[in-house]
Amino acid sequence: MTQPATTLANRVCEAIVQDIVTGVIPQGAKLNEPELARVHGISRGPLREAMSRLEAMRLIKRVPNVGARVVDLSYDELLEIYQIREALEGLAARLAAQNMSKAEAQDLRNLLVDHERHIEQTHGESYFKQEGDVDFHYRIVQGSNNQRLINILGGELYNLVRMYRYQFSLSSNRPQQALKEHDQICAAIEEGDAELAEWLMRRHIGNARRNIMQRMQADANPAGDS
Amino acid sequence: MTQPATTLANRVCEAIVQDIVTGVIPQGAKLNEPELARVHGISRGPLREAMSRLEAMRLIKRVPNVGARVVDLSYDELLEIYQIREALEGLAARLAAQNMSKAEAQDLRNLLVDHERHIEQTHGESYFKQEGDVDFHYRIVQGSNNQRLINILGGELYNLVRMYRYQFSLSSNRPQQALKEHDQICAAIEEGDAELAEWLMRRHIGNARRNIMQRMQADANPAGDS
DNA sequence: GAGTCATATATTGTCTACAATATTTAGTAC
DNA sequence: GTACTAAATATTGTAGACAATATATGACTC
Repeated sequence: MTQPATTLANRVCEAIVQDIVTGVIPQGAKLNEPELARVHGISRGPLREAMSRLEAMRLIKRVPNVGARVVDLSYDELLEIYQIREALEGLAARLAAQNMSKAEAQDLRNLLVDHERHIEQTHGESYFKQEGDVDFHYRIVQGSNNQRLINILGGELYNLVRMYRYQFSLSSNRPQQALKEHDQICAAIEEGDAELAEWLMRRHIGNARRNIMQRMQADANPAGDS
Repeated sequence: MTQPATTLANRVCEAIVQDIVTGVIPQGAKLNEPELARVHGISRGPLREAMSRLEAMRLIKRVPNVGARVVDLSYDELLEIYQIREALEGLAARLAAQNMSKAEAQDLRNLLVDHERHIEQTHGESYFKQEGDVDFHYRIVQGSNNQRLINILGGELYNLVRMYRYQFSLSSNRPQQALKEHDQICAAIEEGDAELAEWLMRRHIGNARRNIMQRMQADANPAGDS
């Protein structure tokens, strides 16, 4: 139980990340330094350092002498994120197919079996609403063995994806289809077919992107029955 | 001449970035906070904030309660960077082909004409040793119109690429070939052929990667004439 | 002489106070 | 009543001092 082993800035940073992702601090909200510091029981120094990290994660935007605001999630930004995910996770899948150990591949497979069971039990309601999907993608990224790739995807993009999911209820409405695509990707990795893994992953994220974009546009223009 | 409009941390951050990239502060060097602050004539507060940004750019690594060191450039890390560049700049080229205005495309073409002239005049010695190559790639990234992509590539990856070039003298040894590839990419963008632009860019960076890796391995194992 | 422990030093982490800038509010002119 | 100006307020940026941790030094044991 050597709990600290870290710095105040670190701890508070994680706490604020969670608050932003889950919407406790809403989009566009201004971050007041003295107040935030008081809430978390620290001084402004470490708090500002935590905010620097939030800025690096692109969860807040800072303007000199004016202050910091939580980013506004928009249709365009989500599109940007998915474009990047398509490219980077395609790479991750390729590298994972080349580099993953037998044990890691087996873990990935086990995860999918769990997913399947959950989807059956809950009729597709549960897992993809939560973190199951992110888990699958995160493991592949880990398996890429490319530390910089891991940092980019894990450090900033996935937090934003989680944020969209929480706040826009963007869970998958096609869990069976997504699971099937996951299964294909996993198979390609198991066989060490790097090119196929990349291609499947790109298509998978492309599908998710199109699906989400379609739903967001539908939300923006509520079904007219003209 | 309203020069400030920014913060001390910003300015000092840029200065330190330059020092790290150009090797004034060498790889693996420890960054002593009081000393650095004194050198730049600021206090430790803003300095630490600048260091947070350096950390976000992955130019330094921090360990709590121990300190910060400049990253060590390695063969493996360079490979990681080029893998990511291949994926992301492929995306950038695709988007640029879709989004670049006529004027932007013309600017890109002019840049290439300049490059060509420089290569002819200097017999391929000059431009690629400096920033000409980065310029070309940077403009395409800008033309992608994807702000997050611009941030990732411009904010951290390009600084590291510059750092490798400065410190490992990794200028291109195939300027004519590289220029030809640039020309092809530019043509694809001009014609709005997104798929081709992506494919060409990926091949271009893949070529550069293989070329550089080969030379680095040759350096590591100096030509044996067994 | 090598290794280990304790002390001393240096460095990072944190807090409080102050200065500079931006925002808000009140007042005045039209 | 609206638009502009100026004071008042609040917030961010910066500096310096203190606390906690890690590193270096030196004495002591085996």
